[in-house]
Amino acid sequence: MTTAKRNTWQREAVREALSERDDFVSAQGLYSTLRDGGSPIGLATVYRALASLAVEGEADSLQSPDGEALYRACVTTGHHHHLICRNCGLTVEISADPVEEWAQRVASANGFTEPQHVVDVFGLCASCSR
Amino acid sequence: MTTAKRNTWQREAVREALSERDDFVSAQGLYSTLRDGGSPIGLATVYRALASLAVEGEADSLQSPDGEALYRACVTTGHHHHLICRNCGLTVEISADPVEEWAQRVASANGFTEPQHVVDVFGLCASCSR
DNA sequence: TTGGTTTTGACAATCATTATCAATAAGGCG
DNA sequence: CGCCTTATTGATAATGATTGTCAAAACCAA
Repeated sequence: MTTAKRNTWQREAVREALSERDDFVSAQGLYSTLRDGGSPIGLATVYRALASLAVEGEADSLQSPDGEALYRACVTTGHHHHLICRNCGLTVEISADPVEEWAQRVASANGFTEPQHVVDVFGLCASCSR
Repeated sequence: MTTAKRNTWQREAVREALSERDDFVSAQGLYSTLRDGGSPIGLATVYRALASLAVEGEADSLQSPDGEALYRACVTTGHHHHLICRNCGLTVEISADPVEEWAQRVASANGFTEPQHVVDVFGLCASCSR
């Protein structure tokens, strides 16, 4: 009773459409892109594929300020966070090993399990700072 | 011709209800609290008051992992973060000095200025874990 | 090919949030 | 103190993203 995962062109289409973009995209946006490209994929399927990719670590997800879920193909394997320019939207992936440890430690110190953390740094990038 | 803003008991009620909790609350949650406390305030008003407080810098806001907007009164004295149970809402204040330093360092290392950070840990508290 | 399961997709259902808009009340002024 | 202008309220409709439903289609091992 291992989780039988199947390969479908839909999942592959989502994975590919995601890697073709190097910025964050919403599920709705990816859906539109795919549809415009002639794919007859369904909206619910895009949501499911993205959620699944995020769980598997192939995609990153974060919440935009207005509450929309945004996804991006994960360049680096492993867990990491983001440094986002609040003016131009430039996004840099950053590793946060000290923060990972800290989150784990502080969670279990308080009896919490299954910690997830929201760690993102917003600022002005070099060019927008001028 | 500064923005003609009026003082209403509704706005004050929201501000007060917010400061009485020093954890994060959703607009819906605050609305329920106020209603349970006997206030006949309207839902839309709570949303508007919270948004306005956030703009004025009297409240901070963040997005929970499931896309809900959470608010807390902006405490000018001391900067701290939260460990939040995503099942029962229990909130524990945590200090995050190592994270503060890390955020500063990683931002400037990438040429970013004026860093702000969103650092919150969600998990299941001891009693909800089982 | 076939059978058992997983996955899909059209659409309904949810849920938080925002827009609408008539009714209300705040604040300045005489 | 009353009046007038206008910001604000609040019941409700509308919006928009996301998730649930479930029959039909696709996948894959045998």
